[in-house]
Amino acid sequence: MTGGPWEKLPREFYLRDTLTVARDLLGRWLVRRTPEGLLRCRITETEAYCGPSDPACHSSRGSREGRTSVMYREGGLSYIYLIYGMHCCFNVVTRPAGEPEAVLIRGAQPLEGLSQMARNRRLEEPARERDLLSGPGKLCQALAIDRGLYGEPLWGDRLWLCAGEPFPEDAVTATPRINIDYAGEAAAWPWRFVAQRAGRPGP
DNA sequence: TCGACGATCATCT
DNA sequence: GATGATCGTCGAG
Repeated sequence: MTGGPWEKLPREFYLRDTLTVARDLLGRWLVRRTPEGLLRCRITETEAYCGPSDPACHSSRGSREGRTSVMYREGGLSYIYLIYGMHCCFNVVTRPAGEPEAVLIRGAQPLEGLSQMARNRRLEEPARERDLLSGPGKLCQALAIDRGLYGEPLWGDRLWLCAGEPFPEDAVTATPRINIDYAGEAAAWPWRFVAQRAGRPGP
């Protein structure tokens, strides 16, 4: 093993408790290989979706077939779905097979391939770095992630995660998840994890 | 800077 | 037939 930031995260990484994985994904590199070049970013925001007992989780309403089927498989695969008819969201499946849980990747800091990301976003003018991957839909569009990558193993060579640069514990904040008001009291559970932006130290 | 709103379609009732 | 793990735009303050 190299132990460097480029080392791909092993499958075992994803089999752990979903809240632990969501927290541990912060700072990791998400890498996408496209015909035009390599796109790389550092994850800064995630949300945990913890299975049938979590009213906000798709698997609390979905089934082993159809859209949510990949969530029932062993962790380490991609779960990608279309939302509001126009945006994709990228999730990492967690836990052993039969436990349908996942982590939504909500935001990241761009590191490599910024001009291609901006082209993928169809931005007329260069975006500020902080706006390029700030949101699950924007992140998917910038990294050219769509449902063609549904069920993709995340240690492969089209879309993968590697060790990257994890954030220290005190740089992470837990807050309620976004836009799940329909989920009742679960909307208040602090299952969203946000890392303080690199280069933006606190007071 | 912030809140409201419309776009648009796969999935589920 | 209803709705959503979103985004960009627009108008008000």
